[in-house]
Amino acid sequence: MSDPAYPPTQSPPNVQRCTPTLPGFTCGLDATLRVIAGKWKPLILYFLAQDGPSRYGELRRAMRDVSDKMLIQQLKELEADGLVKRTDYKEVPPRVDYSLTPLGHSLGEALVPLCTWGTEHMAEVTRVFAERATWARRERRPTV
Amino acid sequence: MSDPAYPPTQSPPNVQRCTPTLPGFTCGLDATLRVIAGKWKPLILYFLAQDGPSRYGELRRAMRDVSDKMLIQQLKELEADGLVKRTDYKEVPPRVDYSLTPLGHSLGEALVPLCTWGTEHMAEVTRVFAERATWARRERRPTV
DNA sequence: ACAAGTATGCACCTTTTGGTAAGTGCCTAA
DNA sequence: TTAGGCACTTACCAAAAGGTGCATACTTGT
Repeated sequence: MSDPAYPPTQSPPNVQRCTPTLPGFTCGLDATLRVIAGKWKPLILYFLAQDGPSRYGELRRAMRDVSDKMLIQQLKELEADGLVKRTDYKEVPPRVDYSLTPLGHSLGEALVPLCTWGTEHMAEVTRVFAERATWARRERRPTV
Repeated sequence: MSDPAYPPTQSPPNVQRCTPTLPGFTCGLDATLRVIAGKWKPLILYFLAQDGPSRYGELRRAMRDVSDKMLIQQLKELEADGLVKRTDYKEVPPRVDYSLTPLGHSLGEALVPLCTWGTEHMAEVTRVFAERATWARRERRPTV
């Protein structure tokens, strides 16, 4: 064990910076990520946090490019997870609105910095995506 | 247009709360999400932001359950996107470490609230996942 | 001689995700 | 009568994401 040629990379002391020893989560961030996993969940939470209670159709139109199937599905999961509350007014043309539970609201708040970051670094993000698109075009050739 | 039986759901004024009219992004959050899309990217950014420069193997061990393929792939994408800097020391047993660019570091900072949220609401999150697992077990029957 | 560690690359395959398109039941405006 | 809005639901299918395992080239400890 003396004179290790490979710098030992001692991870044991160096690792597990955030909250260790949890059910199956690496850390708090890991836990959060599993809750908001899903293409539209963060957006839903954020919109509901900003706009207050919202009807299904409102959300639908607010989020460009979401399909009914996806929006419903994600809303249902968020509801099952206790982040979103669904209110069905049982009216005859259906009327339903969605709002955040306290838990969901706190998560929505935690998303604010991400939104801010995206807004502030929009230029870089846009450039990055332009480059990704270029690469993709080149790599699509051989497969087809 | 008078006396609308359907509450008009006026979205035009009610919608687009965060930064509107962008290349193709609904808002800043949308932009951010596309950059960090990928099972491990937020974790990578967060770890690098907390631990400082880190070697590949360190990251690998820090993130439970990540495969080589995935970790490399995500690191490469983060590098291509200008969030992570790869340093290859060209040594004979390979030595490489990864650190954040200023851009990446700012994103790592924005992830802190999410980590905090996860830590603070670990109990709820754990319960939620226990329930999801139960559902899954029940629904797996008919398909097979 | 051999296993193991270093940081990857690649091929193959399964699982997950997400999109499309259609339909439901009830209503109202044209 | 027809069209369209509301809030969904379902079935089917394509694409993307991600896991497994093998290979590399070199070194070191046993």
